[in-house]
Amino acid sequence: MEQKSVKKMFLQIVKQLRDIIAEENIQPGDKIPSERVLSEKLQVGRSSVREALRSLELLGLIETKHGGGTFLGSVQRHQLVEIVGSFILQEPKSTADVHVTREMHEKEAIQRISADPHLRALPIWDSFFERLELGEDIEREVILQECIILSGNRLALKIWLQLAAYSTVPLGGMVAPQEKKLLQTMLKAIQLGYRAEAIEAYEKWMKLL
Amino acid sequence: MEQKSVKKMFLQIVKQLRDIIAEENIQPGDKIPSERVLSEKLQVGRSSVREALRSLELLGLIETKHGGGTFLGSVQRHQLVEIVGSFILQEPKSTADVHVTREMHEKEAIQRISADPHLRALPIWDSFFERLELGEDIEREVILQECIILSGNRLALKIWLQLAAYSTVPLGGMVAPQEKKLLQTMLKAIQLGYRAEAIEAYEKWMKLL
DNA sequence: AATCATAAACTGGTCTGACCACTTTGGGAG
DNA sequence: CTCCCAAAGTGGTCAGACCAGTTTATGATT
Repeated sequence: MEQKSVKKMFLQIVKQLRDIIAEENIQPGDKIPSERVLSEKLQVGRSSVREALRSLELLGLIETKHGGGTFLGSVQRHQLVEIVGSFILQEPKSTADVHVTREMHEKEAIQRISADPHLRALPIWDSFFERLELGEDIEREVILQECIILSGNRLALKIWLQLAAYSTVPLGGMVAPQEKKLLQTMLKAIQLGYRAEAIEAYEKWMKLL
Repeated sequence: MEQKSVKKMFLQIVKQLRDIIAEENIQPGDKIPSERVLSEKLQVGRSSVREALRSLELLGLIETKHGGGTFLGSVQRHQLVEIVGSFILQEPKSTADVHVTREMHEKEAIQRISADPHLRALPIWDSFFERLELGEDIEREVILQECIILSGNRLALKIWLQLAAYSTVPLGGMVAPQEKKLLQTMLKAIQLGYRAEAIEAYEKWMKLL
């Protein structure tokens, strides 16, 4: 093995794997080469490949199906992060940081949307509004995620997804009746471009959780 | 092996490892049982133990020293952001996103500092002000980083450091003469707690870069 | 020809045993 | 008591072997 000298083999593999994904234009959800193929291609033992893959799996960057193959993770929920969280979030301070940082992203997104005539006019806001009116179940996370997505910053989306996964706030839960009014206020404010009002409603909403 | 295929073995090991750490009261920096010992104690193969350990290492939750042992990492410096970042930031298109997201963190920090009487009153602001007055060289990055640090969000700091590293804006450069006035305005506004004014000056400053 | 059941091939999951390289430790020489 | 070195301990990597699922190819039946 000539990978020896410098540093951590499995990190090298992670890096090379990233290159392969780029070269072969593998999209989220697609199958990536099998462990044995990777082992052959990268000229390392299969166990080393597996160590790298397991790391990525813990991060939710890939998914494995026994007997089926390994797939590039679709950018969606990884409950595995909870494990990590239980390690990291020992200190209450970290929890607070996650919380604050997540809200920062959300506020920024709301402001951006409110300031953009095109985004404000999207039918999705009416859709949310009506579904709340009808008493339909809506996950908090869905609304917030939509805001982040529409704000158009893909990097922020990725970061936010991570933060949301770590969040102790019940983002995954359904919108409760007492939140409805605030949320509707927020949605209307967004539609009308009232930035300050939208943020105010958002902040009140978050206080409820 | 009685570890059913119900759930990922390596996750079970991560969990059990956490228990061991708790039971034996292993503190950050302490050595954890060797791979062979864990393999024996948990009744699983050494390779499985390694897969679990590598996952935790990628996250920076543990550190390994070849020939020396494996140690519980200090809880604050997990690398989640870095790793995810390295996967995300390979797309060149996202440079604009990096820019926007970085500025979001900076604005948030400035607002927080301006709103906090203790932070506002810190002598560092006067120090920066005077050094500008005297025409001393100051790196833009130093000032911004100080803001992020003082805002007290360690997670945000981790994220920001990554963003700054990937930023195309010449953050590493020295403050130019024409930036001086704006920066001084910003510093004064921070000291006086004029949030809006501080942000305004910041935004004008960024436009220059 | 189309359908479906079955076998073969493939893929991930795990264990064992073997080396290597490096670090720590313990004991003996001085 | 100190210093040095061999032995033990530990992580790093690999090869091979099975097992357990999934997918694909095959071939017989209808």
